[in-house]
Amino acid sequence: MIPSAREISTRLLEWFRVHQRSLPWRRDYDPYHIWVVEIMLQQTQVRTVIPYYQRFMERFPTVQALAEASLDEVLQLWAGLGYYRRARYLHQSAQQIIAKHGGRIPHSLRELMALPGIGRYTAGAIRSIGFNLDAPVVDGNVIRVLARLFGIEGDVKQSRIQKRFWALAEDLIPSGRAREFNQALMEFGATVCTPPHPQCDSCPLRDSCRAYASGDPTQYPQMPRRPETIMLRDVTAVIMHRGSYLLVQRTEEDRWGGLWEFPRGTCEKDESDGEALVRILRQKLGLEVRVESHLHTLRHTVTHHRITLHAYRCQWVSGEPQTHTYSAVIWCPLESLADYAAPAPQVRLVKHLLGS
DNA sequence: AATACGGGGAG
DNA sequence: CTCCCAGTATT
Repeated sequence: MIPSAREISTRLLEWFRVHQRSLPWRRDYDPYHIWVVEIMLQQTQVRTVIPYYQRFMERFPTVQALAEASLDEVLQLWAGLGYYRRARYLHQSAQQIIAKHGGRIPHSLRELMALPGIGRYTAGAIRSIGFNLDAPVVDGNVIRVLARLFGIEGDVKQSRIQKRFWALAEDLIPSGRAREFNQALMEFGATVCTPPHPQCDSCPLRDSCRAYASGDPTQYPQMPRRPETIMLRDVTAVIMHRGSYLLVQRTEEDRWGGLWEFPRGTCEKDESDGEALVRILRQKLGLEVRVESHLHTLRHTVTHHRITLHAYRCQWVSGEPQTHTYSAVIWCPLESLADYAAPAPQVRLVKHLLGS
């Protein structure tokens, strides 16, 4: 039988009343708090976000504090969380909110979506969770729960299917209770109706779930095929000269934009690590170096690229570092390396250097 | 409609 | 290790 909207929302609200997690941003539902945490939660799980959120709010308790901070400091607090454009957008948005909205988070869909980094999902989350307006949200959890419950077939990325999810998410909202309901729907997806191994045994919606009736709920939703993984070999140069290490700041448009790291680049086909290092340091910094010894190997992933990063200790030979391919270049003492916002693999490398 | 953007968790 | 997951902006 087709479950009624009322039945679903009632059961989800009851489930949420009993099972909701206690989270820092659920204490007051301040729109500023909700905005920041929803940006952090884009593509990122709750458990990962919590410590970042707490540090962030300690340092930037208000929109004003965030707007007045330097981008460097915002990135420093964001370092390790990934998708660094989010931090830049958050910072820019804070300044726009001060300039155009008198320091208050706007509540209309139009004004929210005009802010950088806020799309339809985040606007809906701020409107519903922050302001308790009857606005729908559709994230990965919502898509999964609704696709299973209603047995929705077809690639979920298709705009036709997307429209169905948004319409359903809106229809299900019990009037005046979007704050609770949207959180219930998403948290239910994150903890019960999980991608693999859904907890159907304890599911309050099982009796009306099409996917459960089909015998294999994990067949829903139908995800698009992922692009093939590309393997890359990167090298990075740890250059110490007169007691300091050469650090470069990546440009804003670049990936890891605004973050600091040891100079690095990708090996070309049939190029040795040493050849690549010499080439990259010449091209990017105008430096001549001698490659001394292999220090460490790290593996990480960027979108569909799987990168093996080899770090080498290098000796400066000649040339003054040029900035043209970077935002900045500095010589940094070992004990200050940790003060610069850096991507996660770089942080691991620095830790390795400090430990050895 | 397709693609780029980082990192973490589970098995 | 390998596989899986996921909003926004840009093209």
